[in-house]
Amino acid sequence: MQEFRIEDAHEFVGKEVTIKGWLYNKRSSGKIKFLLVRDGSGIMQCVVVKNNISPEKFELSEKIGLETSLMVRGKIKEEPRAIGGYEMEVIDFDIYQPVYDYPISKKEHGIEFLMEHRHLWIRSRKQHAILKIRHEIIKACRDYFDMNGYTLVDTPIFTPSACEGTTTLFETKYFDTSAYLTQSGQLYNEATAAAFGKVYCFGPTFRAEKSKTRRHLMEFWMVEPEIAWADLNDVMDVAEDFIVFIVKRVLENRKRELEVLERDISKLEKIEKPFPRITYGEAVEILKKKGVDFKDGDDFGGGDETVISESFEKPVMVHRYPIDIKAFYMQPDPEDENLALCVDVLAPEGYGEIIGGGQRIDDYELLLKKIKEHNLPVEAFKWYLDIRKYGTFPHGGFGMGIERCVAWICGIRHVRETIAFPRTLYRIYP
RNA sequence: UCCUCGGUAGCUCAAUCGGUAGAGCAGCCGGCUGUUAACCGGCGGGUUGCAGGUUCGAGUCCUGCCCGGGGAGCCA
Repeated sequence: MQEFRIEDAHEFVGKEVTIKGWLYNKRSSGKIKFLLVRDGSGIMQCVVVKNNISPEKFELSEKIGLETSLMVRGKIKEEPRAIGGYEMEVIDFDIYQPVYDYPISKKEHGIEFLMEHRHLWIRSRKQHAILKIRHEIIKACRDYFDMNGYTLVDTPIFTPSACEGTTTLFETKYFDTSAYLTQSGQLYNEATAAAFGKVYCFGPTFRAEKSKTRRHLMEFWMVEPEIAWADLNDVMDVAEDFIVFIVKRVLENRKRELEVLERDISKLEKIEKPFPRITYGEAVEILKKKGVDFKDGDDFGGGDETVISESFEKPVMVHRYPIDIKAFYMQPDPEDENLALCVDVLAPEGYGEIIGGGQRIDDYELLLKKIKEHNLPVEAFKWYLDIRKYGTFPHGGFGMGIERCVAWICGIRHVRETIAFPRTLYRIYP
């Protein structure tokens, strides 16, 4: 069966086809009606003229409401006045299910109402565009690592202990004991990197922090490469190359969606190598120069990140944070033991941290000491210490939060629109 | 967890000092052969989040609770 999809309309000019889809919008002008039908791939203006169709069907076309599911048969022609540049002269149509009371109207809605109807909201044009771009970004992530010698090794969702002791975990029953939902695949990636050299994992991660900002979700997706024999500079090189690749891909393949979102494409076109690389100390200088009240040695807050990133047109890599504010596995800088060999990548336009990573401790004794200093249970990290016991190796990697990356590339304010069904602090429906 | 703002028609909002709850859109009826969130005319539509309290009288003031938005901390 040859399927017709609206996005392929240009191949069907002059031909008779059938669209299976949903009524997206309709306009009427007496004896001529414009049905805007969407099929998931695009929107087609279907023109129903009174004299060209049975009187019953003409009357029916007046009555059906938005999101009625239907099959429309007609001939495709070029038409500059229609969105997409093509329209269909309708010969006949059949209703699969008539709808008269679709809750989302063409006019404005509040965010609470839209989130309550998220399962329907994703049908609308902007949400559709965002999720198409999300797909493109995810595909680009996979392609980048697949093409560069990385092996995808999935890490577990159920974990026996915290990867990073500080943050809150979602606890769940695991038969007679309890388990936690993963916060990161990194520690497991370090084990698989010793088996495969270059690896990545890609999956959902869960944080039970009661965060309630436009940059936070309880459940979010993260892609995490881990590279054997890499130092901090190697990690930064990969992160930079990776981001450039993703942005280029979206610009190549999703221009139409970016237009729907009214994204300023010129800002994305500037994303090229090299990215600025500054130390934590230099970032603090920027804050102080701009009059931000900042205590040296603290971690950056969301507002601080915005101020720093707004000083650059490209993503900025901030490296060598004070080791005290970072996770236990961070390799100290040999030139200053108080600094960690880590990097955060801050997206431009105030989108904040999209990547966090660095070089991991590869010395057994030092790692053991750090685990104890952070009051973590040594027993639970026995397997992790084994990686340093049996053929240890310098290594590093990073994690990129998909939702923040999508929000930045799409130019939308809040991460909740970058995933089909966001899990936010006070909403787990639908 | 803390700070802050809000909850009124299906939706988005208004309602002066505490004094008869109102508009746009959607819906319904009618008109229009090129509309672009189409347009024009007409019509219906309310447990003011919940429970108490103050008052002659509460959408409005007070107390508690519920739900949500924005932010902080923490983080991707």
